[in-house]
Amino acid sequence: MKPLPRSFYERDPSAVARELLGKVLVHRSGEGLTSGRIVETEAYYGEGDPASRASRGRGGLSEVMWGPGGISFVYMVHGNWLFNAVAFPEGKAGAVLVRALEPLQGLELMRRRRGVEEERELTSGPGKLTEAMGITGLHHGRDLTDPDGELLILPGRRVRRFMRSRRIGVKEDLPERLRFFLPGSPFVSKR
DNA sequence: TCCAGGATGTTCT
DNA sequence: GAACATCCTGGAC
Repeated sequence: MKPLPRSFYERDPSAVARELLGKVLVHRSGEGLTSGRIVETEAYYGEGDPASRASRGRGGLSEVMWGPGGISFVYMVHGNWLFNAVAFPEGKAGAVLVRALEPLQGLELMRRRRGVEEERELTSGPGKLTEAMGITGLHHGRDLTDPDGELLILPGRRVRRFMRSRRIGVKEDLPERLRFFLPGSPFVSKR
């Protein structure tokens, strides 16, 4: 299977966030392979989005938000790594935060990394899924469209129905509903 | 089951 | 030294 092409990512973050639902995030490491189906995402924009790291200007880790689409953007919040895929073409800032997965492969490795047994607790949150998948700051700036890469996103099943809401944990949000999730999934982080 | 509060580690000022 | 797109625990119901 081939990873999603760069053209998939180089569009409006809201469209990318919606269409990432159902896609499969894969991490190959020395410890083994883990993968999961994306069931919850959030779109982030550039300078005009108060919740976006890009709103504080260019430079530092968030510089990749202005680069080409399909690149990983990984940063730390409250002791948790958060995984994003860069959206929009080069020159325009945008990204999609992956907030929850349905575990598919490597469940035992995920349990070991997370230190919990219950399946629902493995990847039902943005900080949980990075720990389960073994994603850290080392994986910042990777090309998610590289078929030989360590970290990539594959086309999954087609998603028929999805829901949207305001973003979670955001102090100053935009009026648009920029969170997307699969209503039937027990793995979404919040109702 | 829900909610409030404290712990958490990296980045940027 | 503050900010923070979160997680976990314990106590109330």
